[in-house]
Amino acid sequence: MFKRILIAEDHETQNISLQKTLTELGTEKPEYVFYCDDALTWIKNAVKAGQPYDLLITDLYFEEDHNRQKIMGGAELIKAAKEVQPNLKTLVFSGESKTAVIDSLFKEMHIDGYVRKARHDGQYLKLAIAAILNHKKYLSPDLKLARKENNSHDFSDLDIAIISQLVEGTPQKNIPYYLQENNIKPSGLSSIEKRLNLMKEVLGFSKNEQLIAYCKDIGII
Amino acid sequence: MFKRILIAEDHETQNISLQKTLTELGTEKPEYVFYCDDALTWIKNAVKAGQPYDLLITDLYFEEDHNRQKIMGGAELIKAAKEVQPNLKTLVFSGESKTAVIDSLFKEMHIDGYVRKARHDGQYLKLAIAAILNHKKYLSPDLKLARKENNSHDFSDLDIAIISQLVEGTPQKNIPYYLQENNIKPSGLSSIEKRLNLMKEVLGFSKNEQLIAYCKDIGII
DNA sequence: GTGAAACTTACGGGAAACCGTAGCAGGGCT
DNA sequence: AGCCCTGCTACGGTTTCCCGTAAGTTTCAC
Repeated sequence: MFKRILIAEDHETQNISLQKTLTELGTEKPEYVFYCDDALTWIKNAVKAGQPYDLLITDLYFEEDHNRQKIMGGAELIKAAKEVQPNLKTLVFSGESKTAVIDSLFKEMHIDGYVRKARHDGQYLKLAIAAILNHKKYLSPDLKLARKENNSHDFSDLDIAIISQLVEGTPQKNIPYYLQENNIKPSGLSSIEKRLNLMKEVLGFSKNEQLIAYCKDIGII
Repeated sequence: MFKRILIAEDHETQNISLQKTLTELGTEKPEYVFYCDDALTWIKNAVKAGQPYDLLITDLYFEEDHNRQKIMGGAELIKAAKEVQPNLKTLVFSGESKTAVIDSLFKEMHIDGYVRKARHDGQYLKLAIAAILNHKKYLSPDLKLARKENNSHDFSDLDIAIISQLVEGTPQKNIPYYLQENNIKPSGLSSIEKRLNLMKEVLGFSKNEQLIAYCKDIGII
């Protein structure tokens, strides 16, 4: 079992249960912090002291409070940590279920495991740690399923830019100016109309209001 | 301290840390389930056995899986539980932060406390239980803040009907027919326009799209 | 270089939404 | 009753949006 594990998780209760799970697995003193900046500091100090951590377990999203932080989320933390200690194993433990986000964690951040906060997260944490001990990657099984049922329209950057502008209150006819300023192509008014029509058609909507509500529901804005 | 507490929470790790918190507070054997239907069964059995629970701690949203459930969420569970045991104290522990949702829990379901899953949720759980022991209501402080900055328009039934119709895709000009059929007055097109304008003016919006997004955020639709 | 295809943009007619005004109905008051 | 006040509705002009068509641009193959 890993001897030195660091937990970065802002929710107090989640942090506690992570500690409990790890002690059950045989890590005598799992260490834990509630802020990303603290996590990085501890990792640096551990490297300096010649006793680096074996594993970092971190959440993805940390809530802001009065303590201003340089590092705002788990992805940034992992990036910074790997600069200090490239061989550090990393396990992400978060409620995020969007495949695009998780895929990029594996591909770009080279994380070793991802467990979604969900029904059987305790079991899966144990399996994940076992896998990582054997230098394998791990992804909790509830996500492998979720990946398939995704038959909805996948929104491009342009789509999201258009919808965001609508939600900001920009009149449709002014959106081309915004897109030009931000070097998003295409930027013609007709293209915007066409894009909106496409999205509404795929999803079976007739009005922008429906589209906005849908996007709010699935969380892309 | 409460002697008999039932936890309904589908996330394994959250469930574990709730148990731990409660034992620290002096409840010897907090009982726990992972499904709402089980929770109701246990409550019924406890009443029959003459040893009813003192407190129910429940999440709001439960994820569906292969076990088909009759009761899908915490709100329904509370309603069903109070029919069996009206004096049951209830504490909701969830990640939900929309004020409209939480307000309705207090007003309509008469819950005794709400703690949001967030940074200091462990502390707040303890405070909540202490308050409920004294027959007081409790709301975790991170939400009190959110509530004050809320100088918003309070939405009437008419407002919500109009917005709902927009989200359904009904063209504005057809909404009068819908309102007449449902005996909602006023129902004139001008009144609808006036009402939409008022809402947007109060909230500083210029377009329906903004209004829809706002209503989704605060959870009234 | 030429042409075809795909994509982007421009334009114009018609529908919907927006906005101010005026007319109408009901309630309360003298 | 007569009057005022309030709120609902109806109407017309302007703006925005919707949608089909046509013209321009880029890409790629031959």
